[in-house]
Amino acid sequence: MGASKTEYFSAKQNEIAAIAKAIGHPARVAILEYLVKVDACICGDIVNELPLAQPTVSQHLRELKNAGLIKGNIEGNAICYCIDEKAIEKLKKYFDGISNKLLKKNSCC
Amino acid sequence: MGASKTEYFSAKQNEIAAIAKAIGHPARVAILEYLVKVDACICGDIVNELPLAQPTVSQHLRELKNAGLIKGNIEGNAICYCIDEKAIEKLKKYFDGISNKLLKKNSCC
DNA sequence: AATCTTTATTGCAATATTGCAATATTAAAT
DNA sequence: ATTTAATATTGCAATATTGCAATAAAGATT
Repeated sequence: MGASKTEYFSAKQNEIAAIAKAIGHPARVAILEYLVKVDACICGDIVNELPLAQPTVSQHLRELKNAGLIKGNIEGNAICYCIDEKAIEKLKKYFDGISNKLLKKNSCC
Repeated sequence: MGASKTEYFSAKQNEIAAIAKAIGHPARVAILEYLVKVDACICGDIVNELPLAQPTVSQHLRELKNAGLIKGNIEGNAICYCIDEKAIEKLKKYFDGISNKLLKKNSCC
């Protein structure tokens, strides 16, 4: 025991959880913010931006990619990563939905 | 080593990461959705809604509470949990901000 | 071809998370 | 005061995550 019982929950619940989980680490938040900040999506220097070793950054990038938050293009021997807006839109819509539903209620706590 | 190097990142980055992390488990997504669904924020029956044991649900509730996503009132011997809209608003604003910044750029990947 | 640059992978240690049975706590009901 | 009901805490096992050194892979440069 001890593993997440993901199979007991809906696909949508698991999808939102997976995206949120990927954002749930400050290094990955920092990576996303860096990708938003730079105009071009030149990427190798993410390592220089962060106080983490290259393999660690590479792993965080993989997790963001698995969650659909970023996408990458191979350009020569470098890789150009950038944010995949679709995942951001999914989250936006999800929280907008929650927010709208909450407005229709009288908060009781 | 292996612990998160949270001290290397900004307070805001850590805050967003902490909220996202709390949402990053399907059981906690399911709890949030249940709290949105029920009109009143009667809470004991969250345990009946989920395929998890009572201590497990209690722990998930504590994590949601620590992240500021829910708040709870003691009502007799029961506890009334409900969503804290402030945390939802924070996330909404954060992703709106990212989304707006992305619109001003030509996506290159 | 040999080297450099960039990124990914592997293997490992440290730590964190998940889930639950057992137990504790707290307040209501009898 | 005892019992019941609701929730929290503790302690533990199973699993996952985090971070990095070492190494690999793959294209560019010389």
